[in-house]
Amino acid sequence: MLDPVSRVRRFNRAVTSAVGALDTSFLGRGRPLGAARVLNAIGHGRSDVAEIRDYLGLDSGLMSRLLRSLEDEGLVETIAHEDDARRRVATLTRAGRREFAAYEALSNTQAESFLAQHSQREALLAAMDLIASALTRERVTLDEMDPRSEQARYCLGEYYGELGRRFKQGFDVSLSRDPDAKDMRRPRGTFIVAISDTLPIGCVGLKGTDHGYAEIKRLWVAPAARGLRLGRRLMEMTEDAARGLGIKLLRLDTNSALAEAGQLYRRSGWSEIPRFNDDPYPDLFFEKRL
Amino acid sequence: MLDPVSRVRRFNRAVTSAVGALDTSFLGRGRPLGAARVLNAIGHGRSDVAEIRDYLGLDSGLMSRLLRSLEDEGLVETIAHEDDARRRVATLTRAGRREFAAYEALSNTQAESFLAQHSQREALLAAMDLIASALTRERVTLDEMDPRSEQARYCLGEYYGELGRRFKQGFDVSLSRDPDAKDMRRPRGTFIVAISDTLPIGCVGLKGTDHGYAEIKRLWVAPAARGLRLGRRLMEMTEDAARGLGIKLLRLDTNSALAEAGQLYRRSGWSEIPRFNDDPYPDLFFEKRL
DNA sequence: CATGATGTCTGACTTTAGTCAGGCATATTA
DNA sequence: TAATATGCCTGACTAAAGTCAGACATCATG
Repeated sequence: MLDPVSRVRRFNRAVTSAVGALDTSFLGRGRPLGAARVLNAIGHGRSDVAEIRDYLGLDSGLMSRLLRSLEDEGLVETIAHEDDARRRVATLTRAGRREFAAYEALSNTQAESFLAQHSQREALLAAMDLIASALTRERVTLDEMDPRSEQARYCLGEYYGELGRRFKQGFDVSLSRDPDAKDMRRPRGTFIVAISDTLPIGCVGLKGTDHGYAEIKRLWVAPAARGLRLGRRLMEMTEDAARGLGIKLLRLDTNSALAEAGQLYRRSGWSEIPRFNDDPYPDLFFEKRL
Repeated sequence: MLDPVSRVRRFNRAVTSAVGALDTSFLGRGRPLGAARVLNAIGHGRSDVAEIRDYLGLDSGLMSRLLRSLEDEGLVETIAHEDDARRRVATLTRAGRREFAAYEALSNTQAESFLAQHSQREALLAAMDLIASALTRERVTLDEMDPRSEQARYCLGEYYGELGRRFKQGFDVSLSRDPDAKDMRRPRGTFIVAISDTLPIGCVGLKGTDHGYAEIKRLWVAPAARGLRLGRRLMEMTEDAARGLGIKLLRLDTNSALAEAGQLYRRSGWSEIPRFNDDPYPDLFFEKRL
């Protein structure tokens, strides 16, 4: 009753019946679940037939028939792939987009009414983020992005917010060195965002300098995604990118209040060096030769 | 991407595929999911056919056929109900128990491997408890129990632990008045435990005294279950029980560090009174006339 | 350009899930 | 005790999901 395994299983049971309810709500639109799922997959931007089949785990025969039924309803059109005419690409027609919007509205209403029923909103959302990240951690993708992109800016906002909470003296971006986006774009550097099923859950910047080294900046992992070794993955990918850019020496600064970060650096081949800038926040400095 | 509704929906997607994986793992035992579910329902102690049907949401014809197929496999036996020969009671045969144990092992392994993959075990479990409680809150049952039962003792242990954390001076049961179990049994009093799908998530004691009143003691709601108005439900049920026992006056003591509790009492018709005992921990005293 | 590989489609299935109308035995009630 | 209700069962269906073999067009390669 009280051991960890029972708690996980209780969660599974609770969630199974909730998921079942969501599925049946999708049946209200007068088409079987299989067809609804295909329609929604297309609506969410999966257009390659093989990709959809793979995502939904369908047999190719079944997939083909479901697509046909959606075509007969006038919701979907399929055309041959540009580069390879054997592959097919599915898109929604105008009617298909309307129908997809109706499913979206259903899902949104369901999610809203779930939230409306519970007073512990923030705690609940944080718990959901944590579990969703844990469940999808194999499917976390690390993508290079522009540091000015929406996802990158979201990560940076969360990062600054967290520094503000963890530093005794608070944190003011303007006091720290300017997070110059230009230096975190190829070919001078790069910016990497970890995405778990559309939600950004971590980031790191590689910032080129003119001093013979590049800096690692703004390593952040969402609280919900800690414990998944995401920091390590982000660092490894950044180092690989740096090598690819011909960078030979990396440096970074951090603060001893961020204990996890310091540990991560020490464990992955970084060595402490004397202060190399006059930024007011950091009190720990590292470097790594590639 | 970042609004609450999207976060809920991301959670739904993550969990849907996890649940699907559990379902398919159940197919490995060579029988359809429907039959496996019935077998497991019986294994978990649901014996009345109507109860199982209701729990699994099955049509009576389908239910009957699934039972037949399990009988044909030699896993289940059904007999007429003692009190009403129209109703049927299903039990597992020896082979059925073996098969049920195999399903249990599958579920346990799945849960264990999920836990083993994640370093944030406690946070993850707490998040799962929270969500499971939120999802099943309509199905929380309040049961009168012996205060010495396993479930009651678990609640009390959690309750004392929490007092220890929230009181500046800590909390030592032995210093407080003895939680005499005898006085929390009928006809002198009672003890109520809130159970959400096998997990105890709250409790309250009604303790008879010889001073013309009864006391409410040990009101506790698990952190994972807060915000569901469970405290109120527990108090209401206790007051009903007290009325049933002919009790006219209720008293309770609490500590101002437990702000939620004080609020709950004030909002539900209790009035503050002067100290009526010399227990070292409480500093707030209430009474309510029934 | 022949050969084999790949991606999709169709036809011909099977299995699973679910529905509905009665039937039968047993209980309840007027 | 006759009428009615209840609980479970069977037969006869339908719908949905899933499987498999082979057809066909297209692509990659020696």
